[in-house]
Parts: sequence; C-alpha cells; structure tokens
Amino acid sequence: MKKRVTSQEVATKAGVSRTTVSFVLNNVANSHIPQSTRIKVLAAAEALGYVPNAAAKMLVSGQTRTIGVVISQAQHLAVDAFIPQLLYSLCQHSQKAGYKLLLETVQDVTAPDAYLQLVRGHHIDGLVVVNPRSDDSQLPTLIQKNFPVVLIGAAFEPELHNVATDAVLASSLATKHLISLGHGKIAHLTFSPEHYFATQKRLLGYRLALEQAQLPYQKNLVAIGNFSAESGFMAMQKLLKIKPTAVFAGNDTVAMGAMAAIQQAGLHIPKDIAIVGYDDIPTAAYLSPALTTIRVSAVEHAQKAIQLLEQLMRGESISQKSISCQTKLIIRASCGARVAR
Amino acid sequence: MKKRVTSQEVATKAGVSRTTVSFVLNNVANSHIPQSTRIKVLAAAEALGYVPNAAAKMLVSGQTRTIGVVISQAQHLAVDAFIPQLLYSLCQHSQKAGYKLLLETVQDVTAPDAYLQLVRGHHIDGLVVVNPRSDDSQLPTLIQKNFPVVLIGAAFEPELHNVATDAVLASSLATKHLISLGHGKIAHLTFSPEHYFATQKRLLGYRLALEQAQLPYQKNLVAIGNFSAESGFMAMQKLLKIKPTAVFAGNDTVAMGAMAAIQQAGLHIPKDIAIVGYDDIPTAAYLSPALTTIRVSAVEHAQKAIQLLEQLMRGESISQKSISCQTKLIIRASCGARVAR
DNA sequence: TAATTTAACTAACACGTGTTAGTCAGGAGT
DNA sequence: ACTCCTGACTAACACGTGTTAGTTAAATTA
Repeated sequence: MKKRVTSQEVATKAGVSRTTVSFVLNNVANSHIPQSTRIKVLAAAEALGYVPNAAAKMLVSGQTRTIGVVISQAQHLAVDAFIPQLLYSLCQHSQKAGYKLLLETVQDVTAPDAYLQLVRGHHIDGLVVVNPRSDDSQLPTLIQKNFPVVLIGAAFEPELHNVATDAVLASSLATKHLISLGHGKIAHLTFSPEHYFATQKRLLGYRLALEQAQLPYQKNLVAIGNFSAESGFMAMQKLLKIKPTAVFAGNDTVAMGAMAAIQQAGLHIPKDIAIVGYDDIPTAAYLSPALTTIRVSAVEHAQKAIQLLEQLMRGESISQKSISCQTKLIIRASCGARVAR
Repeated sequence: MKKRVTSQEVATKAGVSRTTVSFVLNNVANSHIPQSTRIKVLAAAEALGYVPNAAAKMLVSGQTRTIGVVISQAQHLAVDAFIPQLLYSLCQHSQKAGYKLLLETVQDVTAPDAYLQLVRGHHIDGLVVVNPRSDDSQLPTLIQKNFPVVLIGAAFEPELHNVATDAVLASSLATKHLISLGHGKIAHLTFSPEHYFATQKRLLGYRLALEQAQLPYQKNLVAIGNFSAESGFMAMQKLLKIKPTAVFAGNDTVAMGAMAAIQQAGLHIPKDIAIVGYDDIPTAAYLSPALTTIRVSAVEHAQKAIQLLEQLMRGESISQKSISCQTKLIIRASCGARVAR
C-alpha cells in the first residue's frame, strides 16, 4: 500500500537524531559530521528509499521549487506549432535549474485570474507568461507585489520583465525582402486579433517597410487571422479578391492555411503570389513549396526567460528589464527568391 | 513585500478561533455554525484576501491535487503536432476536475526514473504517461505499489490502465483504403522507432491488411521515422528508390516530410504516389494536397484518461483496464480517392 | 590545573493547515 | 432536582521538514 518513509525512520535506522539526518542529506556547512556517521546516514536513507516529503519542505522553506507557465488563450497550444517548441524548451531549462513546471491555461471565457490563485496559494515561486494579452490587468498587480514574473513575447508595460524578439525589425525585414523581389501589392495576414501586442508589432513592422519604400498602406490589404491554419485559410480567401502579389503572414501556421487557399484558387506559389511566414516551425521547410520565414529560436527564448526568472526569484534586481533574441530571415522557395530548397 | 495571510489572522479579525474559520471555509458538515458567525468569517477572509497555503494543506491532507504528465522522449512535444493537442485537452479536463498539471519531460539520455521522484516525494496524486516506451521498467513498479497511473497510447502490460485507440484496426483500415484504390506496392513509414508500442501496432495493422488482400509483405517497403517531418523526409527518400505507388505514414507529421520528398523528386501526389497519414492534426487539411488521414480525437483521449485517473485516485477499483477511443478515416485529396478538398 | 574552545550531536520550535476530542452554557426530559 | 442532550465553539495534536539554541565530552590553551 502506501509506505511513506520519513526522516525519523532514517534516523532510527542509522542510530542518530533526525537533525543529524537533515544535516547530512542537505550538506549543511559547519555541522561537524564525521565521515563515519555521514556514511551510516546515507546508507540508511538509501536502504529505506527515503525521499523527503515535498509538502513539508515547501511549508518550512516557503519555497516550492516550481515555476508556473501560463498560456493565455489556451487553444494556441493545440494549434500553433511555436508554443509547443517553447514549452519543451522551458521544460528543459527549468528542469536543469532544479524547478518543476506547473502548466496553467487561461481561456477567454474563464476569469483570467486563475493563475493568481497559484500565486496567492504559494503554489509557485515564479511565473512565465507566454504571449500575454495587452488587456490583462492582473499582471501589473503581481509585479507591483514584487512577485517574479517574466513575459515571453512583447511586454505592454515598461516595468514588466520580458524576453522577446524585435518583432518590428523582423517583420520589416520580411516585408522588405518581398519588396526587394519587386512586389508592390503586399498583403499582411496577422496571426491573431489586434489586441495581442505581438500582432501589433508585426503589423507595425510591415507598415514601416512599406513606408520606407514609399508604398501606400492600404487597410484592406490587412486580414486578421486567429492562430489556426483554418483562420489563415479563410482570411486568405478574402485577400485573394484584392489580388495581392505577395503576402507576409504573421506566423507559419496561418501561412499554411493561406498557402492552401492560394493553391486551391488555382494560383501558383511563388509565381502568382509569393509568401513569407514567421517563426520557422519545424515543418516549415517541408511544405510545398518550402516556406520562406523568419527564424525565431524557441530555445533561446526559453533559456533566457528561465535565466531571468531565476535572477528575480533570487531577489536580484535587474538592470535591463527587456531581453532581446535574435531573428534571421530564412529564404526558401515560397518567396520566389530562388527555387531550390 | 511578502504579505502572507494566515487563517489565524482571519480568525482574529472575525473574533473566533482558527478552528471555526476552517469549518466555515471548508463547509464541514455537522459543525453547528450559525449563519451570523459564518458571515463574519467569510467577510474577514474576503477582506484580508485569504488563500490557504497550499503546502500546509498538502502536508496535512496527504493530497496535492496535482497530476503529473510525463512525456517520454520530450522532443515529441516540439515536433509532433498531436502531443500539444493532447496536452491542451489534458489541461482543460484536469482543471475542470480541480487538479493542477505538473509537466515532466523525459529524455532518452536522462535517467528515466525522473518522474519517480515526483511520486516518492508526494508531489503528485496521479500520473499520466503519454506514449510510453515498452522498455520502461519503472512503470510496472509504480502500478505494483498501487500508485494511480494511466497510459495514453497502447499499454504494453495487461495490468496497466490505459486509454488508446485500436491502432491495429485503424492502420489496417488506412492500408485497406489504399488497396481498394488499386495499389499493390504500398510502403509503410513508421512515426517512431520500433521499440515504441504504438509503432508496433500500426505496423501490425499494415501487415494484416496486406495479408488479407493476399499481398506480400516486403520488409524493404517499411521505413523507420523518428517523430519529425525531417525524419519522414529522409526515410521517404530511401523508399523512393523502391518506387512504391502508395505510402501509409504512421503519423501526419512524418507524412508531411514524406510529401515533401515525393514532390521534390518531381512526382505528383496522388497521381504518382498516394499517401495516407494518421492523427488528423489541425494542419492536415491545409497541406497540398490535403492529407487523407485517420482522425484520432485528442480531446476524447484526454477526457477519458483524466476520468479514469480520477477513479483510480479515489481508490475505486476498475473493472475495465483498457479504454478504447474511436477513429475515423478522413478522405481528402492525397490518396486520390477524390480530388476535392 | 583551570579555563576555554571545539567536535559531535540533539531537543525543541516553527511553518499553516485539518481534525479530534473536549468545554461550556442552556434547554428538554423525567 | 437531576440527568441528558445539543448547539456553539475551541484547545491541542498531527503532518514532516529545516533550523536555532543548547548539551555534552574531549581537546586545546593559559
């Protein structure tokens, strides 16, 4: 049945006090334990298969060694291929730093303060929020209470610590690439509704590139996606009526939907319409044609976010609240710059 | 700074004992609390923003209200689109049942008993293992100790509780569909190495269908994938040398890679080579051509797994250890049965 | 030799909660 | 008048750990 081994049992078996057991197992400095007893204790613990009770440890230490991960608007997880990559890397790096990962998803309909309960109940020591919404009013409250929070994706308030790419720059780069290939009627397909900050930034980069090339910004050349390939497909069908010669898509998943819409309309990529995506998800290179896209490193985001969060949890004050990750334009066949994979 | 509110403070503020506070907040039956004091306590708790300390609650109750999710060979998460769908649904349903989700990934190189620490340290009340490996020796040990474990994907030992589809049947169905379209030289591309039980089952279904149609089983028509589109691409390149007229892929992600390899070789899908996938990931309908595939409901898997796990955690004994989920053949353009999406 | 330090160890408290066993006043029953 | 019950409430223990403040005996120092 349930056989829980306590440190008391280890102590009894080793013929010492519980305190000594604790000193040995936690390698407490200045505790003057001779090698002989140390070995006795370790042997007893091993023999009994002792593992300290997590709850008791949390209670006494006030720390949970657990990081909460909030994915706002949870359905992304199932639909957008970038989030899983991020989650995987977060898992890796937090594990390496000795932290567990508590996954929390937030629906639109649900009260958005679900993760607040985790904090108040002392379930977690720190929080990572993926793709935060600019209308999330709870986050500033947390920061104000000095709780360690790191955002992945653009921060909408200057006091928030965050890890992100320069999305404006990257989007402008992608758009300029299309301009340099001679396109003048370039559409933009967002990957999410406009109240997401990341979407606002990509849209801005697109506009900036047009502006610098002295091309007019036409509002009807912008279509709104909603994370899924399906939303990309439908949005592209609307765009096709205006006959753009190129599309810059807000992420690779909606780009896939857009490509399907273009091809179903009997048009050729990139001959009739060129397309550039964003994220470089693992399957991007294996589409037909292979997708030109902005490479964003999920690994780098995760690693830097965990590192930043660790500093915050240790109570260190951070000078630079905003950390930037590199991006790179990966040229494949879908933009028409070259045909080879 | 850190302002943690205890039940003692609530008691003091309400002018009652801590015990009374506990009775009110936990709605303990037969505790004879009049409405007047009940209101006082609730008001005080509300005013102070009291949230019970999770660690203390765990310690005294012995329960954590947390479910562990183990993803063996973690990189799947980043690469195979079915796992995120599953994870999302697991999140949904466990949340609904009042449980938190602790995410644990297991590498091949890492000691596979990482999740064992979670169990022994009483971090979690139950465990869900996604796509277990048949060579995982720790799982039977856990079951033996009566710890609640549910596998998603085929169970490799009869005593293990599991939720899965009849993969043999579904794979046979997919293969038979290709046979019915007149194909005689049908290749199979696995989605993972053969020591995964799910892969063994899909391979078996493929062989059974060939057998029933009196087609020979040729070992060189089977190529081994490794979860990613990239692995599918490379495996397909090998298969192309043998010139099959159809391919049954072990999942949609490797199918994507295979499609890229076929098209890059200048061949047409489905005219030259037909292809059928497995899983029906959200983007399957938006490939070029749209992918014919076996639809597996991640939602159904997750829902049934959580339900089963709940029963186990409540200590109920289960009569039926193996729970089956439905599958369905979704016919799209890639098999050539019809051209329309 | 007496005083002080030090190595080796432990008793006891704190963490915040759920729960059992019990106290106390007042009303009902005989 | 005495017992018995019951509504309203609480003191005190248990959960398993980390840690502080001691307690011995031996070793070092004055």
